[in-house]
Amino acid sequence: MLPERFSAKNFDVAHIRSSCATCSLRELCLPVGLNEEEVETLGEVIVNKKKIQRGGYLHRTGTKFQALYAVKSGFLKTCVLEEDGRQQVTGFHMAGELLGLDAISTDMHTCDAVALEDSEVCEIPFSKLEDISRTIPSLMHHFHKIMSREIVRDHGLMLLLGSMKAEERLASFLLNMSRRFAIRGYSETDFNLRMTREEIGSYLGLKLETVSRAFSKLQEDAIIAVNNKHVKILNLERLKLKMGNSSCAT
Amino acid sequence: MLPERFSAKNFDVAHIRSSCATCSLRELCLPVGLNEEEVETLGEVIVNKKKIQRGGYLHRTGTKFQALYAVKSGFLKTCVLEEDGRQQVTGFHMAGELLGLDAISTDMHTCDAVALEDSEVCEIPFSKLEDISRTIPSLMHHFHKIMSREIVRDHGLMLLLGSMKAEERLASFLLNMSRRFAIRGYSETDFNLRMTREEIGSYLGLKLETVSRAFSKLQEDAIIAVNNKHVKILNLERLKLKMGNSSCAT
DNA sequence: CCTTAATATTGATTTTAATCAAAACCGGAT
DNA sequence: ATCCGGTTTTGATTAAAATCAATATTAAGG
Repeated sequence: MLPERFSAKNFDVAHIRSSCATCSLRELCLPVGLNEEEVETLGEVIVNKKKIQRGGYLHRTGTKFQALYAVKSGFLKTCVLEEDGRQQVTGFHMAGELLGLDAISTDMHTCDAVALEDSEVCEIPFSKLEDISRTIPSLMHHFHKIMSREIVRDHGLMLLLGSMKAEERLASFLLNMSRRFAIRGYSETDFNLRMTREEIGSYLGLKLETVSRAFSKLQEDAIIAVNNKHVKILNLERLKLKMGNSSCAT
Repeated sequence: MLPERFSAKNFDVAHIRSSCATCSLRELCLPVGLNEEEVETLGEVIVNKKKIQRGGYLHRTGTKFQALYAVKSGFLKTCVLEEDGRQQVTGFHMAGELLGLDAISTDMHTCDAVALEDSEVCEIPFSKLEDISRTIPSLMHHFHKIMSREIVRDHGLMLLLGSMKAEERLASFLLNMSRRFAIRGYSETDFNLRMTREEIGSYLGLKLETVSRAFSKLQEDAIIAVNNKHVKILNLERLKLKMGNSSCAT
């Protein structure tokens, strides 16, 4: 039987192409064997606070892996630059989420991380991680394991994305955003997106006009209410159905 | 600047959705610190030989990770079953390549491995891997690292695939097959594919008719000569151009 | 060898999304 | 408030691939 991991219902499109977008520092460290106290230490003592202005870079592709980052406030995107200069968005990252694990296997960042609005992050320097590794030898190993798991998950998801239509992709995206806002304590059905239609399109493999049309279509069907960047989900169930349909069709 | 890893020229589409398809046992073990002799030991002594008939399963989704497999002869595909029962091909695996690393992060196989023709594999039981891990503690860690690297690579590739047209996808696929045949000592320009058009389509995110048409088109353009499963590449350079065009277009 | 089922090709049509183009809208700066 | 650049929406057209359908080819088994 199909394992849970590969059921479309259990996937969020936003995981696609993102690296550990939804993995909090706590989620990351507790399974390693760090206790609450140690996680606190990581979060409160070791960490350097950093501010990044809208449009500023947290890290650049190809630069050395020097730290993990926990987003404290704001909103960031990760993206890769293709050879022709176009950029492809690989993920969105909101407060409470972790960034930087993309570099864990190569020691080099594989994407740019750009602030979509003024943001604050906590930097956990690699040197500190190494210190912890000495006390908790399995830490880096565990990071690799987490990374593989996350990325295998993404991988499976992209398979599904491949067979989805524009509207279904957008539905998946919105549901993922919804879930992540909910986790962070915001409304599940009423939120502001910080990225442009173009960025959503890049992320989902669609053109901005197609994204816009998909928004309009979902609004027409009274599943959501859109006003520019503000989205209100009117019918969560039907939105989930939208997403599920694709892999059942054909 | 764009790192090598994200340049389309350095990618093979066949890496997409596959797990360590092109990573040989030797390639895998040498960087861990295993010397030639130890690799031989792995390959020659520890290993159980196994035969799988055409259509037979090497491993099933959701089953426990018990061994790595090195393909000795034959041809296999890996695939996941979607909830509606359709299967999605995630990779092809030829003699000399390694299988089973998909399970490394979860201890469960995340896909089925099916023989496309009668095949022989060498099984490296997990228990033996653990034995080696005791002598070489970094082994499993290293496997994780390899796995992350491979899969991050795939990940980047799928980004590219997303913006490719049918013909370009097929070109990438053929080039990858070509390269892998070459590595294993077969002709780079003249080979038999073992999979059906439908399987290629599933792998590339296209319908079988579209794959067939793309084959015909490449033949029309005198870039390849196709006869059913047999492919002869007439103009490698132009085939490479076909592939490169996509990410430069727009 | 012939039969049959699976596979592959090709054509016609429809669906989907990209592209081109114009207008409407919004947010920040003055 | 007004202007302006960037963003969003919507429409018309084109291009690509899916779908439907028919035929041709191949491989496997009797």
